[in-house]
Order: sequence, then C-alpha cells, then structure tokens
Amino acid sequence: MQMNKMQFLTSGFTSSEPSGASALATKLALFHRLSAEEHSALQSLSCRVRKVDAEQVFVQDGTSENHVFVIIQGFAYRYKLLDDGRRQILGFVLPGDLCDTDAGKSVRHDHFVAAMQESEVGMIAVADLAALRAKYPNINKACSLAAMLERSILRQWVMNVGQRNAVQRISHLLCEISIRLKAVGQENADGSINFPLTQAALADTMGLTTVHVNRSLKQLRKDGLIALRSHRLTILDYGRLADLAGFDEDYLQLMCYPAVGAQARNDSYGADSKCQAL
Amino acid sequence: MQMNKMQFLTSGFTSSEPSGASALATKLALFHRLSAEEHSALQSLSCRVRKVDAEQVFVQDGTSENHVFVIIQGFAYRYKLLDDGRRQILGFVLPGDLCDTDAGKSVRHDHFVAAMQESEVGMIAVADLAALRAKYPNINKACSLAAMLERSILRQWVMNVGQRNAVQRISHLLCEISIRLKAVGQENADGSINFPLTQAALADTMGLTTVHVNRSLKQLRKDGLIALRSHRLTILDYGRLADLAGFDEDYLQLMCYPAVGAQARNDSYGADSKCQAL
DNA sequence: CGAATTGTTGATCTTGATCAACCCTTGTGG
DNA sequence: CCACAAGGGTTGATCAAGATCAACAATTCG
Repeated sequence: MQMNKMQFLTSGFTSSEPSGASALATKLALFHRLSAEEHSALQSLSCRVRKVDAEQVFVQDGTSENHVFVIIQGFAYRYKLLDDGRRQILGFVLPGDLCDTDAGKSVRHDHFVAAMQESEVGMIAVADLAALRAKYPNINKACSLAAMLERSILRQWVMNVGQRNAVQRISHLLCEISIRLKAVGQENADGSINFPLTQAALADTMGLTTVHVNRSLKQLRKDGLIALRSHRLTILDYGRLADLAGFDEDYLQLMCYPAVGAQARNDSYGADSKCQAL
Repeated sequence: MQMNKMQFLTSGFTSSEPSGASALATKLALFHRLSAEEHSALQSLSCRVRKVDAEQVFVQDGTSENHVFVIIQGFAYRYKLLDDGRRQILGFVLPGDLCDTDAGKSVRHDHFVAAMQESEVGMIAVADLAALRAKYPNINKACSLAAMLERSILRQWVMNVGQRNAVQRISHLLCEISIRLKAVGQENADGSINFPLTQAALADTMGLTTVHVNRSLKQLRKDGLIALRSHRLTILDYGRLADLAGFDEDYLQLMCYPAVGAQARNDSYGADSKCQAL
C-alpha cells in the first residue's frame, strides 16, 4: 500500500469544552483508584477540543509536541512509513485513549498519528499533565498503567504478525478492537461496532496485501464468524473466532485495578466496581 | 521452534551487593537528569543480586511478582508461547535494563522472561521503587521514558516483522542489538559484541524458520556485512547493513535528555554530557 | 450522473516453510 | 585421550501461503 496524499492540520479549534478532560478522567479511573480530589483535578485540566477530518494527521513523525492528545470520539491510528511508501499501522487509538501519555517532557515522535474517520481530540499541555502526575500518585500510576497496556498490546501485535497466518491475524485484530470498543461503551444496539478500516488499512496493519485480506475476510464470512460491510462489524460467533485467532483477552485486563480489601467503593470515583476489560 | 524443556528458578541468591542499584542508577541517569539526592537514593535502593543460568526463566507468565528485575550483566529475553509450542521472542533485556519498570503495583505478567546466557539480575521490591518514583519526580520521569523506549522498540519490531523480508529483518535486529550493547559499554576490544542468540532464537524473534535464518545469515556473510561465529558478532560494514535494513537509530535516542539551557553540568549526575543512544 | 475509492476475482510468481539429511562443535564420561 | 551424544549449524528438494499483476464490479460521494 502506498501513501499518496495525506492531508495535514488545518488548525481548526472549537472552543474549550469539558469533554476531553472528562474522557481522560474516566479512562484513567479504570486503571487505578482515584481520590475525589484527583478526579476533580483531572476534570479541571484545561483541554482544548479539536475536530479532525478522516485521514488527517495530527501527530507528525520527527516533530515534538507540547500537547498530549486524548481521543474523545472517533478512531485514530498510529503508523510508520517506509522509504518506498509502504505503511505499517502500529496501533489504534480509541475513545478515551491517550497519545504519548508518559511524556513528562516533549519527546520527538517516531511515528505518525492520524484519524481513521472524523474524530474529536482533546489537547492537554504536556506540562499540565506532568504537574498532575507529579502531584497525584494515583494519576501517575494510572498513566503508567495505560502506557503498560499499550506495550502489552504491541507485544500481542508482534506475536500476531510473527506467528499467525492471515486469517488468524485478522481474527485476532477483530477481537481486540471489538473488546476495546465495547469496554468504552462504543457498541451499537444491534451488537455491531463501528469499524472504519478499509481493507487496505487492514492489510497495512497485518503485514498483508489487500488482495489477501479480501480473501481472508471472505473466508471468515463464509464460515459464519463475522459480518462486515460499510464499516460495521458484527462478530457472529465470538467463541469460535477467538479460538481460531488464539485470542485471549487477558492481556487487555490491565485496566482492572484490584479490589482494595473491604474498603467501601464510594470513597473514590472508580467507574464501575466491576473489573472491566479496557 | 518448539519449546521442550525449560528450567525454572532454583532460587539461588548471592548476598546483597551494590551493583544492581548502581546499574539502575546509571541507566536511569541516561533518560533524565537526576539530582545528587535522587542519585544517591537510587544507589541505596535495596537490591538482591541473583545469578541465573542460561535458559532459566525468571519471570513467569500469569504470575505476579513483587519485584522488578534489573539486568546487571548478561542477556535476557521476553517471549510468549503459542498453544502448539511455537515461541515468539518479544524483546531483549540488556545490562542496565529493567523488567516492568512501570508497575507501580504488582501486575500479572503476560509473557515470560528468561536468560539467554548465564546472567546476573538484581531484584528490587516493587514497593521500594514505587516509593522512590512517588518521591522523586526525575526518577519517575526517567522510568516513564525507559518504558517509552521499550514501546518505541516494539513498534520497530512490528514494522520489522510486518514489512521487511528475512535478510532485512535480521539486519535490523543486528543493528539494534549492536547499538544498544555498545551504548552501555558492552563492546569487545576488537569491535565485536556478545551475541548469544542461536539461529533458532533468531528465527523465533523474526517470525522465520531456522533454515531460512541460516540462509539469510549466509547471504549477509557472503556480502561482507557481518562476521558471526560462536556467539560473537562483528558488523563489518555498518553503513551498508543499516541501509539494507532501513535502520535508523533515532528511535533509540530517547535516552538522550535535552540540554537544559546554560545550566552547569556538574549540578547533577547525568552520565556523559553528550547525547547518547541507549 | 460520473469520478474516485473501495472491494472482488483470476492467473501466475516468489518468498519463505517444510521435510530430511548430514556435518561440525562442544562437552562428558570411560 | 578417545568415543559418543547432543545441540546447533548447513544444505538440498519440494511445497504452500501469500505476493504480484491485471481486470473489473460495487459503493460512495460530490
């Protein structure tokens, strides 16, 4: 897959809204118990909201950024380019996810991040987040754990591309995305999910060609495992699909902070009391 | 590659020595400027040193650990297993590197870590390191950056396995290991490095078969790019090798903290003042 | 409606897998 | 010191998953 044209930032900000900081707070609360004070500190983080178009790049390779991005809604992806134009997709950034959390300082990006569909991202000053992390240990730990989850997912991807065949790779990815989206409530009433990847994007994710992705999807449909059309994915038989893919959702469970003894639940803002996958 | 037999911990501790904490301090200092106080706090971290045999597993999948490990000397690797016994190597842990830095709490491991050759590892209580991170912002940042480097390397690996052919993948890995080892002073007088991977391990790293690894190495030797025998690697033509692999060492430069204005250098313990790759 | 993007299919080719020997080195015990 | 075993490395022959090339169909969108 060649990357031909790619739009760049046209700098269109909408005015300051609370939703960015709020999405962040909700997400971090899944990783580690936060005190009421910490929660409200997060809520009051100044966060500019920006709309980005589909295929718009908002983190540039080689640049360094004074902001951390939170995806408020939509679907973004990280990628690298090879000299000859081939693209490797390195991860997906879903609602509530952060780009480059753990930068306590500005760091040179080694990859791009672009929106897969029209999305809303929140921008938080690196210094602001760093200050919060320095002051509030639980926020700091939650950020570290979020970064750890990202590594955990990356390891699965290496496993995926290194050891599995085309059908398994694709199945594995579908399972991952499905679980991650559902965990943040992004599920449609009919059980389907928003799946904005073209077959070309899938190919660049899995290290395959579009032709082969097409044939593999055909196979998955024929076997009654999935329904996928016009960017809507329904997993028809999760059990068989996960089995085929060798998918074990445990690696996504980092967000589940352990029960803290008999301590009452309402002393903190920790989303549901139930242990929840990402 | 099948994993047949694999030795497990026989719990042999040698008595407490300073070298573990010291290796850690030196490494972290490369990521972020540390104050004298922070540096000595690291030095006085209690750290038990343990010898591990070649092929001995010291971090178990599915378990959680109260310790963070520092490799003092030797060579370790992370890996996952598939049901059918296939192994995917997910990263190498070199002298000074940490396993699972960012666990502010005990976390369930999603992979194994084993020694590739006889090694020495230091064990630091998770709680101790967490306390230091909470107290000293620069230590905290350095740990976050170390974790970030690990992600950065993982992204390169996905790129590698997803987009490059056998010869390129192997070349890329050789470049990575070479730079990382040399950056921590692990270079022999003749310019060679310790390279304890068997061809089978290389295969499990790159998602190839041993046969194909063997043929690719033959190619690299024939082209005068490397010399490799009895676990000693010499890169004969780094320029051509890196070029062939599409290797750009920038992604390893996270350790290089930026110059902090005109501030004098000797107010902190920051290894060399020169920007140094990992 | 027409252009562009995305998806689908067939034919053929290539990289790397698989299977099967065999060699070389290293280490061990008699 | 030699014999032998075992692990690792090397080579050849054959096979298959996935790549490449080339059309063309179906959607989407202005």
